[in-house]
Amino acid sequence: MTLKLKIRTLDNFQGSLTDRTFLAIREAIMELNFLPGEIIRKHDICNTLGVSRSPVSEALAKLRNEGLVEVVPQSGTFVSRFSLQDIKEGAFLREAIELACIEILASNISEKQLIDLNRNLKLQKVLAETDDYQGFYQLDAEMHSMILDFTGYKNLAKVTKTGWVQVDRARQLLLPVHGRLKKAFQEHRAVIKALEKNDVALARKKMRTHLNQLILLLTPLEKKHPHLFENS
Amino acid sequence: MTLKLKIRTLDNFQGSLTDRTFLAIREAIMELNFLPGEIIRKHDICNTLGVSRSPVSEALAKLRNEGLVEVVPQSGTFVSRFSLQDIKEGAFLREAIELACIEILASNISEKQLIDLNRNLKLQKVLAETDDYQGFYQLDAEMHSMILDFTGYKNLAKVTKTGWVQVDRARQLLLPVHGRLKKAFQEHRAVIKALEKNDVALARKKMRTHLNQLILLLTPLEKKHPHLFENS
DNA sequence: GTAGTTATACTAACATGTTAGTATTATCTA
DNA sequence: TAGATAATACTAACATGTTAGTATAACTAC
Repeated sequence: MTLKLKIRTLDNFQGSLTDRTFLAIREAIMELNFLPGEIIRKHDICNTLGVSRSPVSEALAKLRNEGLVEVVPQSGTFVSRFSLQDIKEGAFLREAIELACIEILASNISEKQLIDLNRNLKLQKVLAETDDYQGFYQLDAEMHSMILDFTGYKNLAKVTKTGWVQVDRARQLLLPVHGRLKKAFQEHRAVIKALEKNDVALARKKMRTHLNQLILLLTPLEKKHPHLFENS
Repeated sequence: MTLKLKIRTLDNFQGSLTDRTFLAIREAIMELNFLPGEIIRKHDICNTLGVSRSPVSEALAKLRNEGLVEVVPQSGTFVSRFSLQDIKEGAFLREAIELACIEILASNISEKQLIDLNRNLKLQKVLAETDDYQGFYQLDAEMHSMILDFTGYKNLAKVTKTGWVQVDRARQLLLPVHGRLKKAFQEHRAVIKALEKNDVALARKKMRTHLNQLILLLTPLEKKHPHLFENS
C-alpha cells in the first residue's frame, strides 16, 4: 500500500504543522495503517505531507513519548510492536485512576453529573442493540472521560490516555463479537447504578470487572498475530 | 544571577545532546534556579551550554510535556508557575497508583522485597534522627519507587513522576521542620508493617495518611509566595 | 498627559544543510 | 563455499538560515 493511502493529509487536522503531523501519523498508527514493527521513513512522510523534517521529527518525538514508536539512534524510527505486558499495564493504570475517581465520586457526585452519565448510558443501549461498534466505543470513551473530569482534576485524562493508547490500538484487532456490546453496556450500567447508590465498594468491584473483560478479550491476540507482538 | 551559575554544564550529564540539555534545564528548574514565571531564553541557553537551538528546542518540548514550562507560540517559553490544584492532582494521581500497587503487593509481596523495604526503613530512621533532609528524601523516593517496581509494571514510575514533579519542585520551598522527618519515617513504617501483615485496608489507610501530610505542609505556600503561584 | 499607532526587537516555528553512526550489501580472502 | 572486511546507502542528530507572529517601546495626534 502506498503511503498516501495510509495517512491523511494535514488539512484534516488543526494546530501547528507539528501538531497536525503528529495527529496524522498517530491516526495512521492507531488504525494500523502503519503496522507494528514497520519502519517510518521521515523522508517519505515529508514528501507525502508536504512539510520539512522539523515538524516530522518533533511529531515522532511526541509519539515516542506515548510509546507508539521506537527510535533507534542513527538508525531508524519504527512503529512499536504490541506488548501484552504494556497493555495490561495500561489497563492497570486506568483501573487505578478510575477506581480512585469513583471513590471520590461515590460520595460527591451531583445530580447533573448523574443525569449526564445516564444520558450517555441510554445512548449506549441503543447503539449496543444495533451492534454499532464505532459509535459505542465513542460513547464508551466519553463515559470514561466523564468519570475522570467529574473529579475536577484536569490532567487525569492525559495520563490515562497515555497508557490506554496501547489498549485502544490493540482493540483494532478484535473482531466484533456478537453480544459483547450488550454486555459492556450492562457492565457500564452496573458501575453507574453503584455510583447512584453511593456504594464505593460495589462501584469499584463493577469497574474492575468491566476492565478485566477487555483484557480477557485481548489476551488471545498475541497467539493470533505473533508478528505484531514483541519477542516473537 | 548570571545564567552560568543557574545551570550546570552538559558534562555533568549523559546521553545525547538533547537529553543532556533537557536534564540540565530540568535540574535548574527543579532547584528553583529558574524561578516560576521566569522566561527561558533559548539563545542564552545555547551560548551557555555551547549547543545549537535544535537540542534546546527539543529539550524544552520535553519539559513542556512534563508541565515544567509553558510555551507561548511566537512569543516565548516560561517556567510554569506553581498551581496548588496541579500539586494536589499530582498527589492524587500518585495516591491512586500507589494504593493500587499496595493492593497487589499486600497479597503478593515476597520475603526479599520486604527485606529490601525494611533495609530502606532502617536507613531512614538513622537519617531522620540526624535531620538529614537531603538523604532522607533520597530514601523516600527510593522506597516509593520500590513499591511501584515490585508490581512488575515498568512504566508506572514514569507516570507517577510526571505528576509528582510539581510536588517535588514545590517541596524546595519548604523549610526544614524539626521532627517532620521522624514523623515521615513513622508513617512509612506503618505502611510497611501493614504490608507485612497483608492487611490491604490498613496499608491503604496508612499510605493515604502519609501523602496527606505533605499536602498539608504545601498548602500554606501559596500565601507565603504568591508570585510563584498562578493567578496572583 | 493620554490614547492610538507605528516601528523595532524579540520569539517560536519551520526549512534546509551537515555530521556521524548504523545496517546492508558487495567484495575480498582462506 | 564460508567468513571476514570494506564500500555504500540509509538514518537520526545536530547546526544554521529563514519566516512569521507577538510584545514592547518609541512616536504621533489630540
